[in-house]
Amino acid sequence: MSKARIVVVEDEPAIRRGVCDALRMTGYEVVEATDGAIGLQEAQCGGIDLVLLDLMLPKMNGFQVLAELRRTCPTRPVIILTAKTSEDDRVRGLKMGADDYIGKPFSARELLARVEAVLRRTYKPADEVNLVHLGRARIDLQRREVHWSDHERGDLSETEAAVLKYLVSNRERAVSREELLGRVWGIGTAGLETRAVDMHIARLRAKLKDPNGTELPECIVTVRSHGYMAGPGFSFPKKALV
Amino acid sequence: MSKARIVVVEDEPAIRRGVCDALRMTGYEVVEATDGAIGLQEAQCGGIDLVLLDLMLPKMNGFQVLAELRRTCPTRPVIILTAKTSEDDRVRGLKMGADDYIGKPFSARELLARVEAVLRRTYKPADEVNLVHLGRARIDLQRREVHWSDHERGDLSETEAAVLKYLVSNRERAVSREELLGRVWGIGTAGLETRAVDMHIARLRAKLKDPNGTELPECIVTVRSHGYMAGPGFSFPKKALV
DNA sequence: CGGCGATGTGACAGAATTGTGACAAACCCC
DNA sequence: GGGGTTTGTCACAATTCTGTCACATCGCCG
Repeated sequence: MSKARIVVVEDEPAIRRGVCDALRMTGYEVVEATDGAIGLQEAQCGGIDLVLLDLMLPKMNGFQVLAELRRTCPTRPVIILTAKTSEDDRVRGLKMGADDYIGKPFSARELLARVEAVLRRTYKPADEVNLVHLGRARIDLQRREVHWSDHERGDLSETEAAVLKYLVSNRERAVSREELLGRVWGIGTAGLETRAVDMHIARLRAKLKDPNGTELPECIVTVRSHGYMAGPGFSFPKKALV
Repeated sequence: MSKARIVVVEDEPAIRRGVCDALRMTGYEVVEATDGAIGLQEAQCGGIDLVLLDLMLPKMNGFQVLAELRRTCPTRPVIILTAKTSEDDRVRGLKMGADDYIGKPFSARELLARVEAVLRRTYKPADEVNLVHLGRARIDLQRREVHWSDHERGDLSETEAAVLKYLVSNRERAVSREELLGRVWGIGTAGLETRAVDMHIARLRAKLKDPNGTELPECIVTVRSHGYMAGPGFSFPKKALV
């Protein structure tokens, strides 16, 4: 869950393939987009950590994409990646809010180094949590088990555990449904309509209800018109060194 | 926290002069250093927001400076600025933790654009108006919560939070209803008549009233026949260390 | 094949949010 | 104080969002 998620917007198949392969081999999760309009949609999704943007694209050019992205996601990191190497273009891209500007041809090494440099500033991996307490419940997210006592225990499904883990790893921060869909389901979701997230939250809440009826501290809080948040009810046992 | 403070480490007088002048003219505060050892000292000082670093320097070369700086100030922003333009050097510099790498010769415009891009990420992030204090209230605009004490808390709706955020971001400046409608609602309003803004202000004022009855410092002031203004009652907490 | 658990969907009721019209209160300038 | 404006607030209706139910689907396993 600690891998950064990168959108690559590039219409030239050979280059896109090369860039994406290099990124994947390095351990990033990559989403590919082949024109400006799709690229913009993907780049706006929740849970995206970096956008690599070509300038000459079908449908919308890179500057248009960047402008629109800046309007909706003002701080999303962007690296422009292009054959347009005139100084005017470079300055224009940077002024519009790009974080770096790499001219083609570029080497994979330099690309990766620059990607890493930008992510170093902007990407904060949530520390991965595997054990959580909630009231008297002991939750093992690795084994997907909830222990209430020696006798009472329950199981979480794979997706339920993944959702809970993501929420808890980002505790005290409101997480949007889109971000969850991106990070847990692994799908870029531009305007997709689904109740899947709500459904899993409901199932989680049911499974996290104390079987002896005691009221629990608030656990999964709804943030209306946005998403959900792991509440302050969760606590963390001393973290074992891994 | 107004002007960013930049250290320029460069032994060649003509270039140093040019770079420093350009930066000063743009409004930055500049500290000049003529060799690696001095540069390192200056760069380690408190209150430095960015270091521009040449690689070929007397006393200590740029890589040595960078390595030592990373040891003592791991996150201080650095842009390498050099005639060594081999890819090996670029990758090496970036891997060592530089934020950007500009090869000579470079133009003042591009230099400034890149300086700005790096500072945008590292220097007083502009969108950090997410935590506000008002009397004993702690307002989290991202989570849309108002905390009065451990037990007393309230929620803000999406629009309420957006309105408050806009007002607070423009504290001490009167904001017209039209401006709010434009920025928060996203609608252009030629002579549109609506009480929506007033209504939300009223609801905000209600939610920002101390539950134990204490009078609060004035928070949202009415500016007659114009709009509203976030008063001096709001304050911004020290940003937590990351 | 048939059962089983997990998962996603459509539907719908209930809840929260939001904008409006109406009207009283406050304000401003003479 | 009076007349014209502007603002605060109430009740309510319209709209949007969430919680949840029943059900179809899918993969898995015997």
